[in-house]
Amino acid sequence: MSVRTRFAPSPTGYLHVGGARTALFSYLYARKHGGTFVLRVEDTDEARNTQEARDAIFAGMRWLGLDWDEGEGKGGDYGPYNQSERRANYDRWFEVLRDKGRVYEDGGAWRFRFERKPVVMQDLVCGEVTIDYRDESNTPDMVVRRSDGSYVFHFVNVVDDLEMKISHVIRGEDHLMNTPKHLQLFEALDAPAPHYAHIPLIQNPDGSKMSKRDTGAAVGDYPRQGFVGPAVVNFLALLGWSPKSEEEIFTMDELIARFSLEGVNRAPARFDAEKCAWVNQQHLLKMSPSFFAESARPFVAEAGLPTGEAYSAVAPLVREKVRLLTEVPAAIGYLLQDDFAIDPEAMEKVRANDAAKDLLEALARDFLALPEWSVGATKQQIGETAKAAGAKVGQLMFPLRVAISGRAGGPDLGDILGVLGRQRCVSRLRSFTATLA
RNA sequence: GACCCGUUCGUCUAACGGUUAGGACUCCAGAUUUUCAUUCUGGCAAUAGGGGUUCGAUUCCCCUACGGGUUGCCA
Repeated sequence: MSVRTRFAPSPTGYLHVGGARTALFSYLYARKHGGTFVLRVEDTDEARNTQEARDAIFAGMRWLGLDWDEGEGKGGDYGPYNQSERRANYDRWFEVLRDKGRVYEDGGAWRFRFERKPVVMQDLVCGEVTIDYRDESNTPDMVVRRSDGSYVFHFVNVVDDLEMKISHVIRGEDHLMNTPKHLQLFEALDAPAPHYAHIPLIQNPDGSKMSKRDTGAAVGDYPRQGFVGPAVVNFLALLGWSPKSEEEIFTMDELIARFSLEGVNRAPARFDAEKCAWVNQQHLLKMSPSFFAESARPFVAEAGLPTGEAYSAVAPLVREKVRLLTEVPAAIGYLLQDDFAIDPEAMEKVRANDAAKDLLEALARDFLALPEWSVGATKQQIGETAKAAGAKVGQLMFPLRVAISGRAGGPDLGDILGVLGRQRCVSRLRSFTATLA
């Protein structure tokens, strides 16, 4: 019995983090067991479906690295994979229900007659759950075919899972109470039901339901906020699932190796943007310098900074300084162009240092006299210049940093001097000392 | 209202019925770093409440409270 899981979004809005996590768990489970991950589009609600939403869902999944094996753009043996194209399949199974007398007409619609009994389900996350269908007032026979001839979600969902030979349905907990309905349909259709696993929902930081418009809800917002796909996948996996160890940073392959439904929690988890940013930082730290530069390039370009050769050399210097890629332009601006602002607070500290002006002027002269310009040579010169003036190195370091970068923090000072080159360093020193009274 | 699921530091979580209840994010304090970041050390901080069962309960059972979900000819 091969494992086949599916993600079945309806294209009525962007990809939601809750949906993305459901897709992720389904994906991980399929990959873990050498199975197949199916993407089926539940586009039966013609009034609300949009092409933009379809595209956003596909784009979001690709960005997260959730590649599907069957469905949009991939084909497969159990298509079509859009519900809007499966009308004939539904008609066929509806006839089965009608032949068996399991449906009856009601006001032009057709209702499915539930068996009046306790329905027991063995949920892979929630355990055994029993819903009593003997109480008809709580569980009225459900409409499976509307008076306009279209079929409702419960019916098409079951028919599709049946025909597509889905072995494990991993979905949000909001579907838990739907499951007995689906089990009854499978039974009426004389088909074995898949295994079900209902995963808890994601909530806002305050515990309320996370829905559209809430911060962090749209997967499409993450790339432009400076997150990278593998980090968001990592963070989402940790929301409601635990590897039962103290490791936290994982690649997709590592998640696949460790994932199990037993590790999924029963309680809903709240979304924590701070931790998500931290996970992102950890992933940036694991990138190669060149891949980091590549990843940050669009943000730098958008900020109007040059992204040529100089950029490629400079970007790796700030890899350890940022949590989000959006922070990169501000972190390297002064390395790429001479026009940069000076942080008022840093300037204040320099002004408080009476020796700064003289030290910097001396350093500019000594820099010009250096036989060669290298990181080692500049560092050594800084020490010598300070010593000659009877000052400590620290008294010179900070003003120098502010003079050439305009800020209090940044990459190693020697590295900065190295990439800027002698001319730029000296001219920045001179224009800076000129502004000191 | 009814039905279902759930409840460990502020947040994400770990703990065969026996642990000083562990880790991570955040925050604070140190160390390192000329600075920031990184790294390291330390600190603050939790088993919702009440009953059982047990020699012993975060863990098993019941009640209450709280939270979430479902109660459509939406998906």
